[in-house]
Amino acid sequence: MASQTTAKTHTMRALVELRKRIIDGDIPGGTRLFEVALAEDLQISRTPVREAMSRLAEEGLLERARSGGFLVRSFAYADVIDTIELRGVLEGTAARLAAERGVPEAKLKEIGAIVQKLDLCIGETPDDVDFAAYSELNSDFHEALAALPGSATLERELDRAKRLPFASPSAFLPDNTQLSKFRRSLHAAQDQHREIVTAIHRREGARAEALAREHAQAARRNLEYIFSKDRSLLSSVPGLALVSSDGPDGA
Amino acid sequence: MASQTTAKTHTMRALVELRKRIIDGDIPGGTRLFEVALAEDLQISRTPVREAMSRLAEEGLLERARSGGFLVRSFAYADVIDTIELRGVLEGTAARLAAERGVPEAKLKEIGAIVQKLDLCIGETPDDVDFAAYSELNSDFHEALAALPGSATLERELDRAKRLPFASPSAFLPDNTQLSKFRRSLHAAQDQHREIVTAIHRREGARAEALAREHAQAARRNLEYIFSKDRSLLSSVPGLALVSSDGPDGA
DNA sequence: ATCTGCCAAAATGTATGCATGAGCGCCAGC
DNA sequence: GCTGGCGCTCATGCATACATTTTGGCAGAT
Repeated sequence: MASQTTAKTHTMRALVELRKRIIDGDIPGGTRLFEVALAEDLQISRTPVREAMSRLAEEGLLERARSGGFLVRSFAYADVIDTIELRGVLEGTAARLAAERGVPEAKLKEIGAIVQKLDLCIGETPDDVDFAAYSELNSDFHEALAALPGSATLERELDRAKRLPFASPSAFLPDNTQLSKFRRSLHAAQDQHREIVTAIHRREGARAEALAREHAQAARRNLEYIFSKDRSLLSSVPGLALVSSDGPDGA
Repeated sequence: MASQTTAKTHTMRALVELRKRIIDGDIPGGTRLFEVALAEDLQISRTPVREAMSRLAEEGLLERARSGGFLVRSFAYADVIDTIELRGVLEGTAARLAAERGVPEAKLKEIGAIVQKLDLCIGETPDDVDFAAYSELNSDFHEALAALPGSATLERELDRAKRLPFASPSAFLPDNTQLSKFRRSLHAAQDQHREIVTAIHRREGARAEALAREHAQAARRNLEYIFSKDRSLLSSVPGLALVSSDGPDGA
């Protein structure tokens, strides 16, 4: 959960630095990364740069060009939607498997505790919303959910999806967003969180899956709503290169 | 579909060779790969070896060790089951999205043609089964299905799952298997293939998803049946290192 | 007997020089 | 003016020497 202490090796420094630049959107999607340029920039040799790029390709932030070299992966609006869809499906599967296979009571308590802490972040009044803390805990919830069935395969897939530059909901909100407007959504999300945990506890696999999926669909609808009101927001999402595609309403 | 013409660069040679060794099971899961040893073995320097290992990690065949270096990923029986489960879920999603979003008639014709060709591989009499051709076409079917909704995100995930060493059904069959015994299963699978295509054509998303999932579940049950009769088969699956886990009936 | 700490051997991390090949622009010919 | 080939340039592919870290064993103490 906590970030790793600043890595020692050049490779790690380069990895962290490059990842940051990509996620922050400093390097737009589609950009080709040149070993020499980056090496000079980071004051290291080409070797660790190459190594770092290779790892970023594993994470899915870069892709290998046909003729060698790496490109910053660019994501279209459709990719964002599809990724949310995919996460919903995968988390639904996690919920279903957890319900079907059963999980230790202790684990359910743990995840229940997270839900309770989430409640504290979205208090009674609109000004009472601690969005940063909510986001953090929300990640914890979804991570815990992914881990419930004890399937390394599933966890791996969900982990991958979570690393994409636009994975965090906050990536879509401009800095001046009136967060209080989302209070209603957050309360609704909390209701869903609770229902999912309850369904798993009752061993209702199909219901747990449907709920987890619906939870993701709600997030997708929220997103589509935001962009339907202001399409220009699309271009301001860090790390989201809308080079090759159109907005919400298709071609 | 066809294999790429033998790669020219040392990296590519190493990549292909290593991949082969892992998938064939020449290098058991959990084995640590040493750059120097492999470099000597392949008569090249450490650099391309490292590059090849990095790419294999992207493919999911290797994993990075904590202290650097790579390990051959080892898969337990549970991983196989979970992967089939995952593929079912993902293919179900592909089928659902295809039905929901609609696909060009031409694409459906294409996939229908594959199903027809599959019929030819499992003729009327038990001796009439061309298992190799069936496997190849079956892969084509599933690949085409994955591509139907036009979601690069989904295709990418399914592609990944397909590359695992045990992905091919034939990996589980010893060389002397009486293939004719599977004729009935193959016919049943064909019925499912047809139903899936029909459901997509009729735009019945939920049904298409359920069918595709059931198709995978059937494969899983077949597998469990095979191993329930002869647990020793587990250890003979190439690339499947059953080091850390137990058989079908759990811990 | 086991634990601890040190030391040596080996493996990975890094830098750098050279080789190779893809991409691009220039020039000549049509 | 357009097209096709030629060659230059620059980025990556590869090899190798050196630095650093990890690991496993051995010795001594508890």
